[in-house]
Amino acid sequence: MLGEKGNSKSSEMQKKMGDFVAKCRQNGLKITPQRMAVYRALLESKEHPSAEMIFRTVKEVFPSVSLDTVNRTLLTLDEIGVAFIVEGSGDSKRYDANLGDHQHFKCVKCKRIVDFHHKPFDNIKVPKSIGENFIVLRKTVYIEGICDLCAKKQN
Amino acid sequence: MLGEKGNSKSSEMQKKMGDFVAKCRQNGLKITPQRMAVYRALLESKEHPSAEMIFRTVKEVFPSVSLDTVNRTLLTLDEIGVAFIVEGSGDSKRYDANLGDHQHFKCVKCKRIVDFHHKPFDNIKVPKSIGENFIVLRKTVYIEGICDLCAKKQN
DNA sequence: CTCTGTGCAAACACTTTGCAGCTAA
DNA sequence: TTAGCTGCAAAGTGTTTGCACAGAG
Repeated sequence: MLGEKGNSKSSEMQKKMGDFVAKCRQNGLKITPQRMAVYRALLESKEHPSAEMIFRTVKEVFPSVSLDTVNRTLLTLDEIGVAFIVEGSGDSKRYDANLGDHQHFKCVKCKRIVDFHHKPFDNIKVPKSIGENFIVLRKTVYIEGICDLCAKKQN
Repeated sequence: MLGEKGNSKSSEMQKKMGDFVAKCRQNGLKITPQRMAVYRALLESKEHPSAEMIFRTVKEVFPSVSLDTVNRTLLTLDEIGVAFIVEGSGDSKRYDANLGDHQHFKCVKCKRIVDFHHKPFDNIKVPKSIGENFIVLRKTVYIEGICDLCAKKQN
């Protein structure tokens, strides 16, 4: 762990941490050791960790850190744009009985999910790296943004 | 509502309900009015409803239905493959600090999320219908399936 | 008649919120 | 010094589970 400090990956890490500090300052956020540790843990993980996973990692360095802090910090990271939520919106499950080809647009404001069907998206080819090793059950193009209704309500 | 029974949409609905009954029989599931009502409500909704939304709809016809039944039924629909979950895996939030272009493969068994980067997916074009009306913040190709590790564990 | 499905209530998991003391700037 | 941050505990939200009765096959 400590031995990794000098390698090439580390300098990249240093840069990212530096950028993060700058981004925090830009947003009027204080540079706390917990914040740094959470961000570092997220950067170092290749597994798209949950708050719980980050919590466990950070705890090794900061035994006194609380899960709440990790949760709050992660939400903050999302807000200032240095990280984002890739799964588990936190909202309730949403179902679809339309088995035909179609894609989804989701409004990040009102959570509305709008179907659309763009033929070129129906047969996207799975790259070899995935197709050869994994069993593909479903593939789709997923678009996130702000819908017309929410955009109108100013903002 | 009742007036819609005779139109062209209705015959399509009839067919789908019939297919559903067949699918239930195939899977040894009983044909209960609640089950039918939940499936019908899901078919009729264009909004990718949550269990709560379906619950409210079904309640109009079946005031005595419980939310649990709706939840259980929806999970069953997913299992027998007549519907699926489009959002809100139910699992906890997952974060990503990698802002560069990349895509995700998610294993439906172990929930592992694997990154991959397939250049052609970096610049997928948003169809006009979406681009003209909505503000696009993020677009990605999302693949679901079973990962190598889970596939090995037989099944 | 039998066994699955339903409704109710309790249990859960994860997240969010309120507050007092702490700490970076 | 003083905002903002943290840790703790409590409250919320959505989902799952256990059980007895009801109803489909």
